[in-house]
This record gives sequence, C-alpha cells and structure tokens, in this order.
Amino acid sequence: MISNRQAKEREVRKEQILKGALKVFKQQGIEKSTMDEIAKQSDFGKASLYYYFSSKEEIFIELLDRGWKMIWESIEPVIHDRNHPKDTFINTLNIIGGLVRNDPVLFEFLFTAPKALPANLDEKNIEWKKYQTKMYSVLQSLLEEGIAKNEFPKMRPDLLMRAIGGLFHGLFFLGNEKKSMSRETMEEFITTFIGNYATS
Amino acid sequence: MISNRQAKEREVRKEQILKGALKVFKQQGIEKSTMDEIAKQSDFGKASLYYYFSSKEEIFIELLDRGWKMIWESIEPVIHDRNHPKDTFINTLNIIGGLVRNDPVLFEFLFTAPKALPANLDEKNIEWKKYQTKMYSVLQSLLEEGIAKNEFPKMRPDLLMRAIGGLFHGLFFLGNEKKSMSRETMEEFITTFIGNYATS
DNA sequence: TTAAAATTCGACCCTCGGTTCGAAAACTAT
DNA sequence: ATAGTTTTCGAACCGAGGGTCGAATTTTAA
Repeated sequence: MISNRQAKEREVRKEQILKGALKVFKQQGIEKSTMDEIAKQSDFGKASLYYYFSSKEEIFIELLDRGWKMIWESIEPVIHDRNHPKDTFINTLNIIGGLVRNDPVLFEFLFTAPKALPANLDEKNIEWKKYQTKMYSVLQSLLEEGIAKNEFPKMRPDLLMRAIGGLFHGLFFLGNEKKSMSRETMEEFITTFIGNYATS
Repeated sequence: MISNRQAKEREVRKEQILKGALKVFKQQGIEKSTMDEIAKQSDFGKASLYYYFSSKEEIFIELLDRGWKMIWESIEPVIHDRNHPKDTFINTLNIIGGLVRNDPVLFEFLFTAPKALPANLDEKNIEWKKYQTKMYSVLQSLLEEGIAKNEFPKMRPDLLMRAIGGLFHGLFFLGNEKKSMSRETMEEFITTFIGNYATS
C-alpha cells in the first residue's frame, strides 16, 4: 500500500535524480553522463537509481517527457489563435524564450538530446515526441497561414521554419557567453529578421 | 627509407580510413563510432588502424584539421576584401554553402564534432581550431564594418553573428530532408533575413 | 512491538570497445 | 635468393560503465 505522502516523497526523489542527471549532462554532455556520476550528483547509491528508473535511458526519456509536456502546456493557451498568425507565432516564441531563460540547461537538453538518443522509434519514448511534433506542426501551420496573409515573406514554409528554428537556437545556445538573451533583444531579432511585411 | 610512391600510397590509405570514419559518423554519430566499425567500413583490420593513427581521437582530429583548413583556404581569397562588407560576407557564406552542398556529411561533422570532442584545450587539437577561430573573427569583423556602414541592421555584432550562424545551420542541417539547399534559395534567405539596408 | 513493505547500497558481474602484442605476409633493394 | 623494411591483423588485454543481487536498514501499519 502506498500512502499519498509516500507517493509524493517518491516523486521528490525522482526529481532529485532527474536534477542530478541534468547536472551531469551540463558538465559532460549526454553521451558521457555515467550512472556513477548521476548517483553522486543526486546523492544516491548507484544501485538505488535502479529502484526509481529501469535504465539510464529511461532517466533521460523521462526528462524529455516532462520537459516537452511542460513546453506544450505553456504554449497551448496561446497557440490556437489563428486570427493573427504572425502575432501568435511571435507570442509563442516569446513564451518559449521565457522558459529557456528560466532554465537554459534543461532546454539545451530538450533541444539537443533528441538527436543524441538511440532512435528507438518502436517503444515508449514516443510520449515526448508527440508534444514535439504537435508543436512543430502548429508552428509551421502558423507560418503557412502567415505567408498566405503576407505577414511573412513568401518562402517555403518548411524552410522558413528551419531558418527560424536555427536562428532561435543560435541566439540562445551558440557562443560561450552565459548571459541569457533578454526578451527585448530576442523580439528585436525575430522581427528584424522576419521583416515587417505587415503589422497588426 | 620511404620512397615517394610509398608515401603517396600511405596517404591514400589514410584517406580511406578517414572516409570510413566519416561513413560511420554519418550512421552512428560521433560518440557511437567504434573502431571496429571504422575498420569494417574502411576495409582494414582494426589493429591496422593503429598503424596509421595513434588513437581513435586522432582520426577525428585529423578530419577536423583537414576540413577546417580546406574551408579556410576556400574563403581566404575572398574574405579580405573590406570595401563592401555585406557583399564580402554574403560571398563567403555562398562559398561555404557550396562546400557544404558538395559534401554535407563532412560539414555536418565539421560543425558538430567540436562540441562533442573532449575539450583537450592543451594539446594538439589546436590546429583546426586556429582556422575556425580565424574564420569566425573575420566574419564578425565584416559584420562590424557592415553595421557601421549601415549595410546590416544595427545590432550587437556578436549576436548577429550567432543568429546568422544559427540560420545557416538551420537551413542546411535541420529537418529530415536530404535534398540540398540550392545556392539561389540560400541567397534568397540570407538577403531576406538580413534585410536590404543598403545595396551595393 | 513487530511483521511486512519500502528503500538503500556495497559488492559483484559482464559486455563492449579502445588499445597493444607478436607474429605472419607483402614488398623493396641488393 | 635474401635480408631488411613496411604493412597487416587475429588474438588477447584491460578498464569503464551499465546493470543485478541480496542483505541490511528504515518506514509503515496493525
């Protein structure tokens, strides 16, 4: 029997481990993150980690699941407004920018790990991918509609998407500087680069 | 005594190995590239690899060295023209774009590996870094001069650099599509995104 | 108080992968 | 032919790191 409080404590311990894993990721990168190190950082014995997670991979998948779910839930209330695609698009980027600013390491992980993880398309690591896919497809459809309304430059939406994605990533994660990108600077870049094809 | 022809054959074999390593990198990513697999792909016994390279790391460092040197030598003739910073900048991007188009896998490696490699700041893996640094600093100074001449939007050059770097990377390497970015499309993106602050 | 359940972890196991050894094969020069 | 020299690689070595086991400790519930 698991009391309510027990469940909560258990959850806390899981989070402690996840936090530790993220710390190791920050220092070592995902490939070189060892269970020993995660154990040390989260202050458990290595064997104990396996009481909470069934494998090393599961730890990172759980980080992805929680992270992408969080992103989706943050943008969901805004993203469905289709009246002003460009505004909606920029709002969404701003929301994500805020999240990133709040926990850069987590987001570097969220945006990086997918490429690094063993592509187990089959099994469970689909959860986070669902959210990721949803987000990208909504963003892209916003671009399409925005292009149709001349709010964006006339370009292939998928390419435009890639370009803006790259730009975003570059602004936040490239370079050595630790100082985080302010909302103002980010907006300035986005609007400058996307151009003022229409204002709303 | 090593005859001239012997030296050449040896060089050919080294290249064969490097090519194999790149093939493995393409399929597995750098971290999961094993010596066994590189041996298989380049058609040598694993032990033979160590006759040509002293370690796995050295193989990848050599790829970086040769690659970045090649980039630098390709842009060098163009990049020092300071009369029209924006033109020079775009020319340079075009040259690099051409190279990327020519061997996307190699360039994905060149732009990716630096983050993945164990940061041995101390020793030899400085060779390629020299070229990389030179390239970035020249590009950035072009941006600075361009901004001064109002050929680029007035923004912090380092940020502008990051943004354009990200944009470039996004265009060429993000997404699943294998079709390579045409020169025209790329130019269109660059000019659209950078804006027409001045023409020359 | 005490038996069952939940939690912790030291010690161990085992595979994978980088590296080394040593001897055989291929090639060169005389 | 023959004595070097260069090249090749099967087999073995070894350490790192993911994962397991079983016993000890702590917590819970009656």
